Amino acid sequence: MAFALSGVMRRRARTSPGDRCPIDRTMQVVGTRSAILLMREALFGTFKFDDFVARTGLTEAVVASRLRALVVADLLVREPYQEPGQRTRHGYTLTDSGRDLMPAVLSLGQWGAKHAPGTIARQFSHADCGEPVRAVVECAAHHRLAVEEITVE
Amino acid sequence: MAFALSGVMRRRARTSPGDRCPIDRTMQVVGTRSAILLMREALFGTFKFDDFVARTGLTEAVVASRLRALVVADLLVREPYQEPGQRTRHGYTLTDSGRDLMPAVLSLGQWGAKHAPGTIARQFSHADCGEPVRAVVECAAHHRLAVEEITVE
DNA sequence: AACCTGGCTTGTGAATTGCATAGTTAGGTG
DNA sequence: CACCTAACTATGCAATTCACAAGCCAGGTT
Repeated sequence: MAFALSGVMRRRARTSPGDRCPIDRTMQVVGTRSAILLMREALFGTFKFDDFVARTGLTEAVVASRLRALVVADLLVREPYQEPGQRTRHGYTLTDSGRDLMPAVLSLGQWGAKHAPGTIARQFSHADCGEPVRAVVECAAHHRLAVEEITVE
Repeated sequence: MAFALSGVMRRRARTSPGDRCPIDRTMQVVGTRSAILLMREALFGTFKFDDFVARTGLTEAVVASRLRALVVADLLVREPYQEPGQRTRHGYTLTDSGRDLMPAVLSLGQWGAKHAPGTIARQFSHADCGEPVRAVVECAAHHRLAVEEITVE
């Protein structure tokens, strides 16, 4: 059982290249509140440092530190920009790797919107056709699947 | 900007019913390593306490404590069972709420399998047609979408 | 009754996270 | 040059998580 390996690694060795479990590895990168909120914002189009701070409500210290970690983890890249009469500053944009987190961020949001009382969910739609967007589980033949219809090996 | 509210709540008040951000709320329930690993196992069919322990590699203390929290959070329920000649024991099964985490768990796993080196991904397939299963982002008209094709309000 | 043992409960310590706060740095302008 | 200030860096603190280990409890059997 390959997944048992993840437990053989103590928590302090979580960064070991020996971690085999994909979920465990994803959580190591975006499993903190600050990381997931920042990735949420990046996926929703936020670019500037002060917007990340304002929209997540995290402190500047945490935003700076975590954005740096997300850049190191290759989820974001810094891009210089300059507004007239101001210094050169840096914004943060997604890498391909960062973009690939969209299904996870969407589905985490969907779960909270459905099951956590008092949440205010954002609305997502397809720019071209206007239909609402969400994350779904399906097979390659486009069958929409419930948990019981899935086999795991 | 409704999402700024989540930051107004200090971290120590994260359990406040004032949290409005769906993702933040989901992470409060399953944002720990132990919770996500246990939910992974429950979604993949694990039922017995000692199997949760063996398959996650977490300690019994953590499994017991976290399973209890997941029951309180209405993601799992305890079910008594008894094998011949043994005591009554309890297994853990999914609630509807727990089942609804499947897209999130799948997509977190997909991301790790694709982007984290050295991971060993499980294979999921549709029991009926045998086609591989995954989490995707699409609109109600079944268009498969990239990040740039989604508008947020 | 005693015994066994699976599933906890409890306590300790290390690591991590994020808040609050003070301070620093560097890219501009005047 | 001085000044401004956005984006950090650094520090102290509290809370949380999880590993480790000891101990407890309760449902069975004998």
